[in-house]
Amino acid sequence: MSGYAPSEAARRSGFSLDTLRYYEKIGLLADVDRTAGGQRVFTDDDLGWLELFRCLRDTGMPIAQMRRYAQLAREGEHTADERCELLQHHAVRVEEQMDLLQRQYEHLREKIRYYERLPGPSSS
Amino acid sequence: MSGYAPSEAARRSGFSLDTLRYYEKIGLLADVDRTAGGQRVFTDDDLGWLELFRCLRDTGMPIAQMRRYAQLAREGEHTADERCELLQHHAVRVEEQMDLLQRQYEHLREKIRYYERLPGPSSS
DNA sequence: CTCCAACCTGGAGCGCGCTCCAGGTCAAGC
DNA sequence: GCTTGACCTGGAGCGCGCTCCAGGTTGGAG
Repeated sequence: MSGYAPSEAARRSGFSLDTLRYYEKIGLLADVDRTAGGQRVFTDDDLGWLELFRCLRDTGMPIAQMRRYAQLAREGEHTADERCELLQHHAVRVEEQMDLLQRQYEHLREKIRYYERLPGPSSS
Repeated sequence: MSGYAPSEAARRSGFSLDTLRYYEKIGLLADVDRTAGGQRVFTDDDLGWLELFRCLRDTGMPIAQMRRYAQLAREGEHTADERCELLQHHAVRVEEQMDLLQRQYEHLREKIRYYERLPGPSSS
């Protein structure tokens, strides 16, 4: 109970098969287990990583940085500090991103209000 | 007073010269005024458009959709409804985007808290 | 009048993050 | 044992939004 076929891993993670293979190829996902015949078998641990990658990706972290994080994690406990700093640094970027998005969203709403104040074509 | 050289327009809008030319080339920015010699002269109106484009771009609207909006605006008042719908539709996307960003930001913070609870290397 | 920085054009190139493809292999069900 | 659908590989291709380039023109300062 913790061995998933590629299609199942794709379903659970929300990434496409191609993306899963791509992530392994570029060294984001460390060597995934294989059957005797060479087909991938994803573990719960792999799925955990994928969940993290989704979080980081959705918040705009570049792949190169995710890879750095993953490599540090593989190097062991002594990189915990650096990993933490990396995430903290990223969190600041995300905050800036949220601020900007919020501000521009308000501009957008203002623009929409302008249109909504115009008399509509079907106003009697 | 309301005629800006390309470099000045770039400075004011925050877009690069190349991007301004690109936006005109693809029909986002409608034909910009020129001097007798062919050099661009941006108006306050152009700068207004650029401000809108920045808002839409920062909120993730694809260029194709911005171009559609700009073209509708050029077609006249009778497209106001469609333009408004386009912006409203976009606003919904932006709200979704903000929700997702917020959720993932919280995951990120949680992850960071995990690291911060670890004993640091210099803890006495 | 001369100079030179700013500008022009068309078109090629790039960085990112996948996505698709051909040609072959694996393995579960009948 | 055979079939068939899921899987494998390396590598090419794509869509987006710029960005850069070569080679030439413009136009304000001195």
